Amino acid sequence: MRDADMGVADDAQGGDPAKSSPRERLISAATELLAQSDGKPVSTRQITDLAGVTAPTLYHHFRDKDGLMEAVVARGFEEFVQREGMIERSASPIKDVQRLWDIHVHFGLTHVQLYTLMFGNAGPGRRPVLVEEAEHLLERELGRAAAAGLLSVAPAQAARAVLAANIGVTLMLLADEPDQPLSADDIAGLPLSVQTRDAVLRSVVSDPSVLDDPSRGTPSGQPSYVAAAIALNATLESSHPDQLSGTEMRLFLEWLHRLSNASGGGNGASGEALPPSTPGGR
Amino acid sequence: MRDADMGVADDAQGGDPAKSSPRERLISAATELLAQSDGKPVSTRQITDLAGVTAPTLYHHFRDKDGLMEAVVARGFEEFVQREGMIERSASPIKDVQRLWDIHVHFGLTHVQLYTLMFGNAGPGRRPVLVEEAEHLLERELGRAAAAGLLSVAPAQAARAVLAANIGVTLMLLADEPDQPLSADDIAGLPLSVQTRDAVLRSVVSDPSVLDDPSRGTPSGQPSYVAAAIALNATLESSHPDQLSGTEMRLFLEWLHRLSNASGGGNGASGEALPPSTPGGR
DNA sequence: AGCTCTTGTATAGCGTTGCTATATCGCCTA
DNA sequence: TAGGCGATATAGCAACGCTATACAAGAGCT
Repeated sequence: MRDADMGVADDAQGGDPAKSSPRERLISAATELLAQSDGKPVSTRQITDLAGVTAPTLYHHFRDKDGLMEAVVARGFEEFVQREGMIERSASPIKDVQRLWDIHVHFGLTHVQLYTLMFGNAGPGRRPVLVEEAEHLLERELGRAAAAGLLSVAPAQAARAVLAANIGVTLMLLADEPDQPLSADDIAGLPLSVQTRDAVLRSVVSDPSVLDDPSRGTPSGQPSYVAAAIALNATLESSHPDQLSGTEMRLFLEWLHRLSNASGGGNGASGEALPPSTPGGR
Repeated sequence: MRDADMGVADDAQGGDPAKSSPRERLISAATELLAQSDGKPVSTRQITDLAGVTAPTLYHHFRDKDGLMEAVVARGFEEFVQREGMIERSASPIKDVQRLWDIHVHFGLTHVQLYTLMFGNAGPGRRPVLVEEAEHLLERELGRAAAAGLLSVAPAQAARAVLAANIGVTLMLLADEPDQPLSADDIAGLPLSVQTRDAVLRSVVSDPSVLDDPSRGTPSGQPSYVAAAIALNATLESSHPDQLSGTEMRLFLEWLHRLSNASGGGNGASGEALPPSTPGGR
């Protein structure tokens, strides 16, 4: 066991670094260890050793290990939301909800262990703390939206729907994406996140045009090869598409695949590979 | 209810009742124990005791405890889907997707421990087996929908969005609802599930009127030819392309090039932008 | 037959886990 | 000074996932 760093409490909270309470040291120790040990579980002994306390101290302040983890998640999410600048609200509550969604995804992807741990222990009556927190924030913003007459359903109902989809998308991205570090701006570019976010949001908003992406205009601004695809499509459809040879199929498939992926998602992400050149014909 | 009491009991699984393989007994024992012990974890010793084998046998057939759990979940979900009558498809692929959604939610609510356990162990590279299974089923049905020209995005993309929301809703219901038994029909009545399901579905469908919500207009305003292109794409995907011949590819390219020039105007863009290797596909 | 290789199961036990029964320390109140 | 009380330490339990090793039975080969 290492006795090197007894003064563990290098807490960036800005309070009392040297002699913070054991409770605080336990939370920050768990946070730190959880962030370092990439994915794998962290034992209570590691936590208590790093915090400079012994085992019973943990169980005096928290009911059990899960209780400590809940506290860690709650604090982590709060700090995350605050640091991300969610206190200041924009003019549009809907945009704030969108930002809240992105923050949620970002938090999940940057706190994998914590995030999955919460939903792994979710039981019939055990609502994860993160759910409570996020639902509260969403309800607040959606309450503002409802007050402005922007919602078509009750704020609580809308919050549940948005949060459910938000969690699902986060978990999906978390399982899919390799362990690459991505910034907050990258989140707003993930097609799955943006697409699902606006889909659910559109279902609870009274006027869907609020969500329309200003950067990406009407679909009339399709790139030129869309027109070519249409022409080709029509040509092939007039004849028999089943009679294409295998090679033609393969190539056409790949080309169409890109096309449908690029234009179908409705993602207004910047730096897209598709130039918004206006087609002449059609 | 299966063979429970006896240590080495017969298995009604269909093949050899008297001497079913230890592997099978391990899976069914784990399934049963997991269903009985309401939410709390099940130890390997319990499983091996009930299965009538000793510890190393488990690790001979499965990599570790999670491996066994994955097998349990995979089998459970397969059986569930089959029993629910998902083999027969209706006339509308969209309706089948909706039914698949409901089945998913039903499975999650009736297999709490298994469901939460899967997502608790989900890491950066670890895709839960249930995700693979469900995504596969969804992709198949959505592929049919795309072939019928009903989708506005690629089937794979749509499947990911639907599945993400599906998982999120299931987890939310699972944490919220008390441990009451509810039938499959009850699932279709849960507002959160239905609302979110159709919201996401509406975002990937070319014609939202397919879903039973005439009040909302078409926000996406997707041009019809994009749906046609995706439909053609999905149709071609069902067949298997042969080997790639350079001559034919070049011929096909030139053909495509002419067509794009004739109808659209953007000329050379499609020609050189097509490497023969597919980067992301499987 | 004899031999080895593979597959499957059992014996016994290692190291670690979450957690606790009990005791001690220090502080506040009276 | 005594007593209560919250907080921390000492020591250790029972259970956990997992494994090193050995034994048993069949398959294939010489």
